[in-house]
Amino acid sequence: MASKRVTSHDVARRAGVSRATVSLVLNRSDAVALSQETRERVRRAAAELGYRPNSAGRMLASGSTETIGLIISDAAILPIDGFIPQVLHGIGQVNRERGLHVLLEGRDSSSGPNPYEALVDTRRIDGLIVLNPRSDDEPLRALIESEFPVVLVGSIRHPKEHSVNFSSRAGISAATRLLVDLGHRRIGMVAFAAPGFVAADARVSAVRRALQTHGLTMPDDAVDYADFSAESGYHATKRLLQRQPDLTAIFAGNDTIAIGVMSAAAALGRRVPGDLSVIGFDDLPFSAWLNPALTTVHIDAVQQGALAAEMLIRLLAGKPVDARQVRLDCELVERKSCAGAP
Amino acid sequence: MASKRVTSHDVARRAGVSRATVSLVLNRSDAVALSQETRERVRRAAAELGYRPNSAGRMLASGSTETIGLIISDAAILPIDGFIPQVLHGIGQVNRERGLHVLLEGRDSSSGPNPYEALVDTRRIDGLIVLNPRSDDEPLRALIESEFPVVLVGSIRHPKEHSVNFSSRAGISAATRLLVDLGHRRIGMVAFAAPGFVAADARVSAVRRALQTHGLTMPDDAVDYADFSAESGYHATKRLLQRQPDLTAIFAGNDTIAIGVMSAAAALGRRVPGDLSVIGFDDLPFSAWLNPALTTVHIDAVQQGALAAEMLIRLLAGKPVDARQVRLDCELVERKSCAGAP
DNA sequence: TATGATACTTAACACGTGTTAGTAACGTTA
DNA sequence: TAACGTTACTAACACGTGTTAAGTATCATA
Repeated sequence: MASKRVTSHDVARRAGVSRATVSLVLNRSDAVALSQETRERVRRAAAELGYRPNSAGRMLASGSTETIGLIISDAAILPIDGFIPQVLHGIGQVNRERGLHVLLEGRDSSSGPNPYEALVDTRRIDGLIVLNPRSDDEPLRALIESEFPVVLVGSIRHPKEHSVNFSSRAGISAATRLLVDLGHRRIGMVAFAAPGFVAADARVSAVRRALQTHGLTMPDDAVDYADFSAESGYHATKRLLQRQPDLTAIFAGNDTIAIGVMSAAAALGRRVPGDLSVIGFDDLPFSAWLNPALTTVHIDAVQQGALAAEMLIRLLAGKPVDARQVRLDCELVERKSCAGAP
Repeated sequence: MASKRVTSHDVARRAGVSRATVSLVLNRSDAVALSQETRERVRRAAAELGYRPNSAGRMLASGSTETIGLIISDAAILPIDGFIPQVLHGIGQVNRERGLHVLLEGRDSSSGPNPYEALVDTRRIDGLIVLNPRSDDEPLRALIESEFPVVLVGSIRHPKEHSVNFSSRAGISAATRLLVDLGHRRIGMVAFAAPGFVAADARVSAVRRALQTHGLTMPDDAVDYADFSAESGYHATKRLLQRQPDLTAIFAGNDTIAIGVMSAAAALGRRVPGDLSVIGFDDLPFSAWLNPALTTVHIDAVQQGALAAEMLIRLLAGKPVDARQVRLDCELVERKSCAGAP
């Protein structure tokens, strides 16, 4: 029974109508030119046979795949950082509601220079979401300019891009004020990725600007660079604290990095928050349960994913979007990893 | 230029051959009945036009989608636990090498009872990987019995299932010996999921058996159940320690739960590892950098995903697999969260 | 009864590919 | 020369669907 696939032809024969009628009944509920009785007969036949339209046939005929692509610009981050899985969850939720499918494509050194071709040019997908895009990604720029529906989670600062991003200002200025109020003056930072990675750079310069508001500076020597993992955060922090031993507070590029920062502090005999205050970024689900509970800037990554998916769906439907670039707010969540400067 | 799609017909015309020849040149390098010169001409024409075969057309004609499905049995876990992203990474790596695509499908309360239909019956995928399958999943059993290529990451104890799983015995018995050697006699556990969840149950009974080897028991009262998140681990641990205040060591169902366990210990004024020893499970990338560094049973989740993907690919190719059920070993990683019993 | 108008249904085409049976040209052998 | 294999290619079909122009009853109206 599973061996013989059921086609619309079988349904048509069983219901005593033509194949066209079957297609009309099943897809176009608005076509009035069909009697209720025929409708019912076709529906019953389809149900009895367990008919499921072949998707390849549909794609070919209709031109729509009912599938969106999802490209993770650096696949290696996926297992290391807690952020992407949340975005992914948000995207998945929306697509499930809408009955869309998600084609997941990771990208790494083994991928060619243009991972979009394989999805777009072969018409496997109707639209695309790109996570953590890099601004030097030329094929991506070309894709955006070609008007193919693309939504970025992140940004490459292209005027025509559609994107969902965070304006970190509110959260970071609140975090900075907290530290200043607690008496901190020498504040450092461990970025979550190397210079050139837009999102990471943006956080560093946002912190710089916020500090300037209070008449403070963060010299280049007070910044070190990690590489997504807690381990890299650990090593970066050790370097940083050796170079700048009198720092009393550290911004971690994100919560995963913050784990490494706190670990390095412990290894160097500094207590958090007594000797060193630490502020994270992201507010991952477990961050409230770390030791000490992490003070961090909360980002609703699930919502970010959901909004990106909804924006893409609007694009696919040809509906206008309110704004090409959406920016979400974030806010400080005070917990236990910050205290008065020593 | 992007508006007019290039078909094999265009390539054929440009190369001065028939469409069939184009298809033969591009897909069947073994077909000797083609002159080198024609081959070259077709290839050049295809390159010049930027020809990419339409995937729907290929699927329909060839019956192969070059896509595998990936079902996450409980989508809500994705953003919470660090395990699935790792498996996902392993699967992605293998598929990227092989040029296969991955269709990601989350499952939650809004999904119907049979999420497989939408992928399998519509022929969207050639094979399927199911993460964290539940043994009461009847449609899944039916799918396995239908001989459709399915590989489980986990197990539902079906004799015909193909699966990649862990034999936790080695790691857990080593962990148990460690605790016993340290003088612990009253040992509890916080499972990572409610009873009925196979993988979680398996770990509980594995720990029970290991303890029995040493003449120890773990009564039902010494086990509590969390629900994947660190937060749930925190609450479960509080319940557990209130019920059994004289426990000196706790097995956490996984590392995420361990974060909650340690947090609850701190909240109850117990120091880890001084007053309470904690052992995790998974060895997530950040676990070595927690405070204290987590002693845990290491599982290579990336490899698990990669093996599952490779097994599925063998099934798709019709090649025999060495064993329907593969079991990977795991080993204890000693760090700082265990110490002598108080 | 002829004439439209209406309600319903279908034949026929389109989507773009992979594959098989078959043809034409060409040389080779009996 | 006729029979025969070999090489290089192609016509024609198959895959399963969505859609539109055209078709056939049915029925009311003049």
